Amino acid sequence: MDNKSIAQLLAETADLLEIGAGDPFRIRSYRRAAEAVENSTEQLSSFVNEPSRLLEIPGIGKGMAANIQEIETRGSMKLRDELLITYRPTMLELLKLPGMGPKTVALLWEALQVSDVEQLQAAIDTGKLATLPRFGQKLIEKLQRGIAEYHRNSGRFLLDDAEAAAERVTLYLEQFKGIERVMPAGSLRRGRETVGDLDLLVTGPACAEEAVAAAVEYTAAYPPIAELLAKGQNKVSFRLRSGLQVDVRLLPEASYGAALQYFTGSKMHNVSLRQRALKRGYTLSEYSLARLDDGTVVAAAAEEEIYKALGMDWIPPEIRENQGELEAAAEHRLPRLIEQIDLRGDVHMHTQATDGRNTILEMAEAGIARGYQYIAITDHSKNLAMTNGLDDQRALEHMQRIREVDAQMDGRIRVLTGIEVDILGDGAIDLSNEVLAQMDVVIASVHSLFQQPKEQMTERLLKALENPYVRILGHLTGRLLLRRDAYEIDLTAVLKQAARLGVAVEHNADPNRLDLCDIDLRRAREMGCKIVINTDSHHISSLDMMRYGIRQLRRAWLAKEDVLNTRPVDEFLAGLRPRPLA
DNA sequence: GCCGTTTTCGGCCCGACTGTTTTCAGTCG
Repeated sequence: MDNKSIAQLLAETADLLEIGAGDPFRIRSYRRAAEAVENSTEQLSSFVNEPSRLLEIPGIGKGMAANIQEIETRGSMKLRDELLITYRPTMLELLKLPGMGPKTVALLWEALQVSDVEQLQAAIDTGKLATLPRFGQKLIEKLQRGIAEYHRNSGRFLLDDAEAAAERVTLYLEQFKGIERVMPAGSLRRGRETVGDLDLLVTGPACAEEAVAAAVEYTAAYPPIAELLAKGQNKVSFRLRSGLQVDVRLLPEASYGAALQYFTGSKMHNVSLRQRALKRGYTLSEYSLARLDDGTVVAAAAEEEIYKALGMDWIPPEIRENQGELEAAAEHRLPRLIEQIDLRGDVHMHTQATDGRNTILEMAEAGIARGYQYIAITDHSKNLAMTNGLDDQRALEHMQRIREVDAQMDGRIRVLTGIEVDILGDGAIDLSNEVLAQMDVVIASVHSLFQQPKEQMTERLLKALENPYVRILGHLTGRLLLRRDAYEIDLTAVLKQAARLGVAVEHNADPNRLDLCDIDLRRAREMGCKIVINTDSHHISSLDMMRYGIRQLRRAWLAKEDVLNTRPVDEFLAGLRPRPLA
């Protein structure tokens, strides 16, 4: 079992213990262990029979090592099984609703025998929920919004999970002689944050018509298959244990490009493209681009040929959403989308001083390993007490240590000083201007803002941006955009203010964001906002999440020149909002 | 349940804020 699955089972156990009002410290141990497992760079399954190596991981003791071994051998553990007899697995889903914590889940179960989202909806509809203590109109409205959101997202899988699954299937398929290319199509290729099911297109000599039967049999024998859904002449559909459906299509090389184009979508992009083909006297299908009059195939083996035959440049999959890309491709004015290699720095990360796992030095070395010319250390400020956030005094001391590490680096990488400050209830920043004035990178974040009355969110954001030392509005595309409707944030006003004041807006590289923000990022650029992309890493391994973020920027049509941290360090700093003169 | 010792058990990130309150429980980060 992979680390992520093990971590998930441990985290679930923690959730169940919490619903059962278990020892809070024991619960925390399970959460810590889950985090440690997920952050581990090594596959635990490879040395699960060497308890001493498991024990080396901080947060894993004797008991947890035994739990992990049990999970590895039989897919679950005793405590979890026992808890699942007492509580329903669907309660874990209930926990995902905003405003819903373990205490409330327990109360719903005791008072109303409500254990899943549908029953909760029923309890709201019949008015039973309102009879419970603490359930006023506002809380119920909040839950109602959460349920709607839940239904929108259920059934889809996160990009990184889908990508990992695709990589494993690909490795398996490529072992078959005569399979030469395996390419994910569909929303995964387009880089969407969530993926409904996985389309894998396979080609090579083994996929030729006369040979394909053996390759189909091999595909259907993929060991992790939980349920074989269909096995046809050149298509195999199955479901993995996670519930993810995978469709594998084995195609002759001659029509591979047409199939790739067709199955990549999006639907609207394809509809428009086919209309365009018709106007020019062609017909486009999943097999080929052919002339309408005599059926002669014009292009089929490669995507590039198809677009070219229609008078267009090849269109990157991330922007195939029928939002102007066809016109731009026909007029040869598609932007050259940003690539990971364009990035020179990551300017939002945490260390052991607050809630990060690594030291300043380790983060710097990790930055060098990823080819960066600069990073910024931006630990939390005091308002985020649970992270051991820095107050003025500690922030200054930390800044001094960052400078020392920077000097130590001897020019191999620049380590910028920084801080991630919180926006308080009145729009003020929780550290003094004297301290902020000394930092290279000041990111204002919205962590606490969501706990405040939604009527004042916009106003408070605007006020926070007025602080002359705030240089980046943090988590714009993380928390802010995704929750803007529920909190009635006037995004246009916020972006306008950021553009006017020269505050850069931050995109967080994170595969675990449901829903899309590409349109809003495009708007941010069009409104003249400077854009930075960061990982907000708390561990060196999460620096690699950048690749997801890059794909999200590509979906927003962003080119290298649209993103501030593609520039050399001096230009980057000069591109940030200028500090007021002392 | 983990850890670090004061080697056998006590400590383990906590503060802001909401919605319901009439003094606070629960959630969030």
